[in-house]
Parts: sequence; structure tokens; C-alpha cells
Amino acid sequence: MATIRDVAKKAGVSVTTVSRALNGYSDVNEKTRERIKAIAKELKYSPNLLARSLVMKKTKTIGLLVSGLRIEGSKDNFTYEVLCGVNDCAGELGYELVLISTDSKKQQEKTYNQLVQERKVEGIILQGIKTDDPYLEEVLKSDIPCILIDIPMESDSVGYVTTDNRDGAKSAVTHLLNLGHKHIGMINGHSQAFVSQERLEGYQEALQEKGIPFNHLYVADGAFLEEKAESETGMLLDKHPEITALFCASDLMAMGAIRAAKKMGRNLPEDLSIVGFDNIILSAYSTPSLTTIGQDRYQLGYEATKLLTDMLEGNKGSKRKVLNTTFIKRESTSENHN
Amino acid sequence: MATIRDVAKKAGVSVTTVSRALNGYSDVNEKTRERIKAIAKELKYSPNLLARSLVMKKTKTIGLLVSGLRIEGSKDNFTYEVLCGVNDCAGELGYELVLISTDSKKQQEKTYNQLVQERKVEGIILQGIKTDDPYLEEVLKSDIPCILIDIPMESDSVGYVTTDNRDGAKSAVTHLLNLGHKHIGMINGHSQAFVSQERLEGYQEALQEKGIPFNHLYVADGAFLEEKAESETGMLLDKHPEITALFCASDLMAMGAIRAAKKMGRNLPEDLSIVGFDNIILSAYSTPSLTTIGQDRYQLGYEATKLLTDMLEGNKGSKRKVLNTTFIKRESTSENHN
DNA sequence: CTGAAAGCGCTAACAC
DNA sequence: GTGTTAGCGCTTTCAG
Repeated sequence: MATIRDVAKKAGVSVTTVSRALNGYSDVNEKTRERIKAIAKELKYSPNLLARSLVMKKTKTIGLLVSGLRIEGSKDNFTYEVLCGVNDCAGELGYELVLISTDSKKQQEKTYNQLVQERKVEGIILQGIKTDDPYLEEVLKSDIPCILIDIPMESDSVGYVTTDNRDGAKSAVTHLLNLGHKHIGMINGHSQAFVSQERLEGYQEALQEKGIPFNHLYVADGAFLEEKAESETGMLLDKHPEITALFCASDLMAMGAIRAAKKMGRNLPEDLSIVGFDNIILSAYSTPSLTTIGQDRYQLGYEATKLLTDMLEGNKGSKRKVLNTTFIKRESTSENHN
Repeated sequence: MATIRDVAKKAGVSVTTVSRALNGYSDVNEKTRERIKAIAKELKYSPNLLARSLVMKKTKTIGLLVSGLRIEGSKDNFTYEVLCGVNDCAGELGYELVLISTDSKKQQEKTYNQLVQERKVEGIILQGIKTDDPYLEEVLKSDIPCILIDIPMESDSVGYVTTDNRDGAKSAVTHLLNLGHKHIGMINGHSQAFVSQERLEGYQEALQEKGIPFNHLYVADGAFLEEKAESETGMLLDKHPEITALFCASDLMAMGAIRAAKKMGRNLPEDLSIVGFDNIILSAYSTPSLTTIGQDRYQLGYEATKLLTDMLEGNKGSKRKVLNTTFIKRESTSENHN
């Protein structure tokens, strides 16, 4: 593996000159530069980024810290699509990407700061951590630039990107209300996610606008899990047979809800209308296909990276970004005939 | 950011001692070690991995080179699940993971060797590259340890992990034959994938065993694309209405095939049986749900990482691994009544 | 058991 | 334009 010295020796110049020639400095004779370039190529020289980073104190590397890079994530693809966005943007801007995945076991061993300091990432994007995660506090204290996904918190070195969950939820429920539904249940996600709270607010806001009182008995906790949502839906519909429509805080939970409803002999959408949230691939393939609120997970990752690199390069500007949702009408909702 | 010198100074010892103490060498007084450890903690010292790697010439980092980390991958999740497996295994063995994604544009700029040398990965896993990819040749020549996913090629520094595609395909087609189907079409993937060839062989082998002659007109190229598969299926069934069953080389293509068949007014599975390959999430949710050949993508990534780290650590042993498939019976296949 | 010194491959003042 | 020198933070002989 050729080093800069090898090139220098062969070219009969000093390493400094090689360094400057290859890095495009102007204060070097064009002829020398060409010669050096040729030799570098001949020797298949490529710079040792470790050494360079060590002296420059810059790694041009960002980290994507994911809590739970697990196979179950296949169902909603949230992490994957965020990753695609991060990867694309990082690539365009010339940053390397290291993937850091963590779980509670690993967190025992290393603090957030250790994790980040050791790997020498210049900044980091956090995805999938819960609001009660111990890392979150550390992040806010730390002065390593960081962008949070779906956690609306800010500090000098911390920004976030998220979706307008409240508005999305509101439009979902308004859609149901406009179809004539009066008794609308909600299967929410767990409370350790900001988005759950925001989506609940949107649900309430929509009801309020139409003068329908909020009934907390109509809201169940599906924990963002398909199975949990299935059982909760069963119980909810059992206890409150007057419910004719359901807003689920995720498509995956909507899948569970659909299954529960089918099991109870309810026809969809005649007997029960269901709206999801996310617009995951599955939602287009289920029977009935799911009316849902689309959010752009790729863009979430892309914007997070842009925000982060802006911070790293000292571009002052907003450290937050809120993306819009899109309403997607499919087969799982229809007019209330009761 | 505290360095080893800071710790040394505060502890009143040399950097050497600190290094040895913290790295668990035995030739250091236990009391000194404890004192140093305490001070390191107090100073929130964590070693600079760049510096360490530079001197040790070891980075404990592996790369996952993916061709096309794209949002479309959401549909089959191949890359994501492989990534999960790689990440888990790498984590368990104490390796860092850097994600390298490439496309034809990037390949113009940098050769494979440059890409890998610069980042100082000790070894690399290649996923999703086609058989005619220029990188492939470089890989085989290069002496950087590498594991290929789904490309059965070996050299001193190159191994591979794949699925028994031939056997999987064979069991799919045998299943159809056992159901009494005589005219079985195949929607294959593009020819720049080894798996396509292997699955075709399995298809042929199954036919042969039952004494049914191979008809190349029954095989269409769906290019692993849902839409292409849809149109190809339409054409195939148009030209050869005698076909009563279809083996698709991927579930995604099977989704396209299902759609085409439905459009032509064929009832599934009564008028047409379909078997897919992969067992992607969608295959369980489609209507009808898809009979398919399951392959374990997570394990593919996991085993690839194990193979790679074995090579890196000098453990001699097999440099290849072939995983088995599982047959999954669902609703898309039934007996032939024609 | 501990320390001094060398050096990993590179960049960046500062001279010439 | 180019070379000399120092040093990034760490590990590792080699002495003591």
C-alpha cells in the first residue's frame, strides 16, 4: 500500500509538495503537479484517511444512530427509508456514513458521548429512540451536533426534523367525520413517542371542530404493534359497538385492526371505516387497501442530513424542519350508514 | 476532549502506562491501574480510535458495499434485512460497520480499490451487484478480504454466501407438478443475476424429473420488476392459454403476475396457481396470499459477516456458505382441474 | 512494574 | 514553488 512518501520519493520531491499537489493547492507548479499525479496513479496511491483525519481533526463522517435495527422493521420500513435519505444526502455532500445501532444492553456499556467521541463522527442523526431513553438527556447536554428524528427538541447543538403529525391526524379524522361517522375510535401508539401525543391532539382537534365531545374510552394503546392493535381493537369494538370508524396511529396497527374487525364479522368498509398513518407499502396491498396519511420517511432522513451538515459547516439557519403529510384515499373508508 | 496525555499528566505517570493500564495489560500495578481508570473516567477520556488505528494498522471496521440503496428496496427489504444481519454479527464481534453505497456514476470516479483502501475497512461485504458489474472483476483481483452475497465466486481473499436457489426453485415447481399442473410458466429475473440462472435450472430439473419437456417459450424475463412481470405475465398467458401455473423468481414479480392474472379475469388459484420466491412481507398480505419459497435474508448478512471476520482473524475454513430455503404453502396454489 | 523514544501517514506553518 | 520541521493521539519496542 503506497504512502505519500513513496510518491514523494519516486517523484523526487518532498511529501509536502505531494500533499499540496494532490489536494489541489494553487502554489504548486503545474508540471510538477501533473508528474506527481501520474506517479500517484502509477503507484495506486490513495491517501490514508485516518492519518489525514487525525491531523486535520475532521473526519467528514456522520453517524446514524438507530435504536433497534431489527428485522421487525421490515414491516414499516421506517428505518430503511430514513437510511436511504441519509445515505443519499450524505453521499451528495461528500460525507461518510457510519451506522451505529444500539440497544439497552449496549447502552449499559457505553455512554452516548463515548460512543460518538470514539468513532469521531462530526455529527449524528438519531432515529427511533424513545422519549424516555437515557441517551436523549445526554444528547441535549452534549455539544456534538445532532439532529433528532421525530423528537421536537432543540438546543445550541441539537435540531430536529419531523412530520406534521397533528395536522395529519386531524385530516384523517376529519375525513371520517365528513363521511358521517359520529363514533370514532383511535388506536394510538405508545406514549414514549412524541408522535403519539401529536396524533392524539390532531384527533381531538378534529372532533372539537365538529362539536363532538372527546371520549377517552374510545382511545386504546396499540403500542405501534400489529398484534397489540389487533387485540385492543377487538376489546374496543366489543365494549363500544357504536363505533363505526377507527383512526390508527400507524398503518401496521391498522393491519391489526383490520384483522380484528374481520374476525368479529364486520365487513370493511361498510361496517367499519379505518384510516391508518404512514403509507407503508403494505397499506396498498392489504384487503381492503388502506386509506391513510402518508409521510415521507426518505425525506425525513434527507432533510435531517442537510440540517446536520449545515450545522457542521457553520451555516446558521433553522435547526428544525417539519414535513407535510399527504392524504391518501383507498378502500378502507366509506360513508356511515348507521 | 481529553487525550491520553491529559490522563497521564493528572495521574503522574507516562502515557505508556496509561495505555497499558487501560488496555488491560498484565504488567501494570493493580493500584496504578485503578487510579488511572478513575482519572480516565473523571476526565471523560475515551481513546481516539483514529490514532489507534493509524499505529496499529487495524481498524476493526468492515464495510457493506451496496449497489443501489434505494427506496424501491422497500418492497422486498432484501438490503435492509441483510443489513440487519450484518450489523448484528458485526456488533457481536466488536466490528464497526460503514455503509458504502455506490452507483454507476460513483463508479466512474473511484475504483473499488480506492474506495476500500481509503476508508480503511479491513474487509467488505458486497450486496446487490450484478454479474456484469466492473467492480466484480476488481474484487477478485484485489487482496482485500471480501464476501459476496449471491455471487458464487471464490478466490484466496474472496468467499460468498448464498441460498440454495436451485433446490428452492425445484421444490416450488415440484409443488405445482404434484398439484397436477402440466403447463407451468416461469417469470424469471434478469440474467445479470446468478440467482436467476440457478432458479431456472431448478425449474428445469423439476420438470425433467417428472418427464415434462422444457419449453423455453414458457419462460419470460420479468427483470425482478413488479411492472415488468405484470406485462410479461399478460403476454405469456395470452400466447399460451394452456398455462395453469406460474413460478415467479421473486415474490415481487409474483405480485405483478397476480395483478395481470386478475386483470385477465382469471380466478386465483382456481384458474391459475402462482408460486413466488423470497417470502417477503407482502406475500403474506396479498390476496390471495402467496405460496412461496422462503429465504433468510437476515441470515445471509449474518453468515457473510461471520465468514468475513473469520477470514480477517486468520481462521482457516470454508469461505462459502449455502443456506437452505423453506417451502411456504399459502393460498395462491391449488390443484389443476383442467 | 514504569518511562523514554520512535513512528503510524498525513497536513500546516514557516522558511528559503 | 518547494523543503524543513513539528505534531495530530496513540501503541510499542527497549531500557531500566
